[in-house]
Amino acid sequence: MPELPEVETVRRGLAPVFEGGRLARVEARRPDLRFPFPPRFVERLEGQRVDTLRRRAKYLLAGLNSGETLLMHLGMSGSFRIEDGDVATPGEFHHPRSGASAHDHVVFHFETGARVVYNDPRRFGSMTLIEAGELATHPLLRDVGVEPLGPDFGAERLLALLAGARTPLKSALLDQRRIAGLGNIYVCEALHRARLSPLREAGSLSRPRARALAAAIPQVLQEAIEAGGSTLRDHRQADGALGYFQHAFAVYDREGAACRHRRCAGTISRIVQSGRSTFYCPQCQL
DNA sequence: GCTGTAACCTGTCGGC
DNA sequence: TGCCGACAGGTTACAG
Repeated sequence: MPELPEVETVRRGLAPVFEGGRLARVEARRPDLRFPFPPRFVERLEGQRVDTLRRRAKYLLAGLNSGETLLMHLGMSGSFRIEDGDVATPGEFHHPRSGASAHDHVVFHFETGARVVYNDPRRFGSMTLIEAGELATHPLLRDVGVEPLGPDFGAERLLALLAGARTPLKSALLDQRRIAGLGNIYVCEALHRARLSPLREAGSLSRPRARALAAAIPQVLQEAIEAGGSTLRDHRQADGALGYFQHAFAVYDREGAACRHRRCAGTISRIVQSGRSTFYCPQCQL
């Protein structure tokens, strides 16, 4: 499911429950997700207070008062929902396509009575604990690239990140070691907005084209966050609400439809790059 | 090194 | 209606 806007939307929804909340009990209903849970996973969480809930790339990081950090990734189909005590909040939803609770793998019970349930049918998500002081060097985080919504991102940084890369621009932008948080949808959307072909060699960008792309990426992400992310199949906000950015897609999943750029008579095409669908307008994305 | 592919797992959808 | 293959928002191990 989730790219940066969806993860950020989830973070904002969970923060009021997590931040300042104390974990009274944690249920891990299976031994693993994508990876096995770390040793004594539940015991290390129970009794802890969550001080902060942050996002880095597509990861959620819950800072615990023990100094450890709970690292969570939603994979392709992961989602959280908040339940309030014995009575579901109005926003609670039964996942429409996940087969009810069969895929509720982790449940966080807070002292307030609130519960946060992690559901993940495909189990590509992951959770682990990182010890104090090891965040920067942890294998899952140490190679993660620049935050596209952060102050360090811009045209010059983008040019440096892509310099010499022979791979297609689409593939380079999906590489989390370069830019952190972009996924298939928002790479397609940002390339269309910047009028750049996904097939173009990544290292071939001129400075003006890099400026256009460096502007388009945060624009698209910010607009998606404001829309609550994109709901295709799985993504819900933590309160159960849908995201709405899918209605604003210019290219993603619009094969055969008319290009939305002014004065472009092109038709959106779908091709496959690195085994994944790319949507673009061959007429105006050069 | 860099790059592309296959694999992980489950559910959905379209075609026959 | 039922079966089968293709496909899905991500990441990583591996081969070339």
